[in-house]
Order: sequence, then structure tokens, then C-alpha cells
Amino acid sequence: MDQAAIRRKLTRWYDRARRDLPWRRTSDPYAIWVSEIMLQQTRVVAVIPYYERFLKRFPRVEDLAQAAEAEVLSLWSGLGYYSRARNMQKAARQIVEAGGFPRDYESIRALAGVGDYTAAAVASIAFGLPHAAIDGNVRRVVMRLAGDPSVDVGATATQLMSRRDPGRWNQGVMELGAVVCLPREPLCAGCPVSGECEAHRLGIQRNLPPPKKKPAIVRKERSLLVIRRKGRILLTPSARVSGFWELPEVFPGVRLGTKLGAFRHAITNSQYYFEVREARIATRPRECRWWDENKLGEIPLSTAAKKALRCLNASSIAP
DNA sequence: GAGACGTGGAA
DNA sequence: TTTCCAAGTCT
Repeated sequence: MDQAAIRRKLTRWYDRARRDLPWRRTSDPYAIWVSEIMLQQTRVVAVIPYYERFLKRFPRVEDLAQAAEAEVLSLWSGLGYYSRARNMQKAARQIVEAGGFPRDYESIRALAGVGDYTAAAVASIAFGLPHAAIDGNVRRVVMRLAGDPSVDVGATATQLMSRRDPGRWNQGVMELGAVVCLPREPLCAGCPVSGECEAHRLGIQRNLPPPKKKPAIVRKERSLLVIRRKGRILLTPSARVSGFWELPEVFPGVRLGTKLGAFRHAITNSQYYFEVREARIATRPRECRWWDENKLGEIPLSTAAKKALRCLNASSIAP
């Protein structure tokens, strides 16, 4: 591998690619950190509106530290991996207590919800520190450049990394992986470093990284209940995602009514088939609460509950 | 170290 | 329609 050529061509390519990403326009470590947390296992197009809404509401880390958890979760609702939001607020309070955003790798790594990848990304992008950020994109790009699935990705990425601008390099490799060096069908014709790529030379780029075995999808059928009384609707605290509210499922003493709709909802390795059904109760289960139907926008509602309420609204418009 | 954790877009 | 999996972290 001609490392210098790879470094030069790839950073030059990155300087011209995707200049519109909102987090490329900031040098605020807090904003960069927010973007990196949101981008964990989440596509750029999904993150952009959340990122902008989040920073508008919480422009400074102090604002996030002082916010109510329910509001943070509301702003996060729909993004997934909600422990990220809770950890972020925990970390925001750590930061405020420490008197400012941490400025070295170890201190950044110590924040709640920040692992090796995010610490390296923030340290390099916000502070120019020479830490290679290793994510799924970097693993794929490095394995392909080396043409070898057993290559030491961390060591190779560190060797390749620009010492002059580690943040630009890290983002460049990730961006290349995201838009050119795609997992299934890499766009080698448009790749700035295909001439330096060993996998491309050997024609094995589609086989790298080797496929991982997938756990079986479990299918589950459930009912979500719409129990209304005087403009209010019964919700139960989410058992899965604490801080969120759900429509109740079947429980002892409930009387089921007509079916209002159905939808699918996938959660990790489970594929749920939900039917939405009217229901009535004599006594309210202890954990449940009545919520004003006009104020549901103000509380953290699970995505499944939102989908269910959507078919509810559709049916009330066209009964 | 395997498994859990969310969601939605692309193939 | 189903399958894959994305700027990972935590337990």
C-alpha cells in the first residue's frame, strides 16, 4: 500500500464531498460530540433533522444538563437506541460539573455513552488529536485497501492517518465508506483510491469484510389497546425503554372491542405484528395513567404507540 | 464475548 | 416481501 498516496487522494476527495453536512460547519466540541452520538449506528439522512432540532433546543452543554429527561427523550423519539439520550444527559452533567468539555482522549472516553470510536472521533475532529476512529466504515475500507480480512485494522488505520489533520482523515475514511466503498456493491469506478486498493486489484472487494452470521428473526403477534375515556387515553410506562409510554397490551380484566388497524414493527431481532384494538376496563391498572389525547405530543411516546395512534386517527377521519 | 438495544432506507 | 445493516456502547 502506498500510504502517502492514499492519504493525499482520500483527503482531497473528502474536501470536495458532502460539504453540506451540518456538523462540518462547527468547531464546537459539544456540537461535534452530539453529532457523533447521534451518528452511532444511524444514517446521516436520519440524523440531520434530529441534530438541528437538538442543538436549537440545547445550544450549549449547560442547556442539556439542565433539561428534563422527558424532553430530551422526546427530542430523541424516533432516532432509536434511547440509552444514547440518557447517557448524553448524564455526560452533559459530568461535563458541566468538570467545568467544561474535556480536551483529551482519556477524559472524553470517560464520558457516559462514549466508547473507543466516539472518543477518537471527537478528540480528532474537535481537538486535532491523533487518534484513529475505527467504525464499521473504517474496518471495511481498511480491509479492502489491504485486501486482507485478518489485517490489524487499528494499527493500519493509525499508520494511514494524517498527522497534520487527523480529524479530516477520520471523517474522510468514514465518508468514503458511507458513499463509495459500500458494503454490498462498492462504487470502485468513482473511488479516489481504487488504484491503491488491494481488494480491487484482486477483485475480492465484495467479499470483504467476510459476512457475519445473523441471528434468526423471531416473529411475535401482539395487540395494542386503545382505551379512552372523556378525551383521555390510557397509557402504560414502557417496559422496554424506560421513560417512554406505550399503549397497553392485553391484561386481566380488560374487555376487547373492535379492531382498528394493524401494522408491523421490527425491534432488533423481533418482528412484531401489532393489531390495534378498542377496549374497555372497569378499573385502571396501577401502573397505567390517563393522558389527555391533545397533549400526547408533550410526552415521550414509543414509536409503536405513534404508529398505532396514526391508524387510529386515520380511522376516525374515515370511519 | 455474545446479546441487547431502534429505526428506516435500499436492494 | 424479506433481508441487510448503518459514524457503537454497555452488560
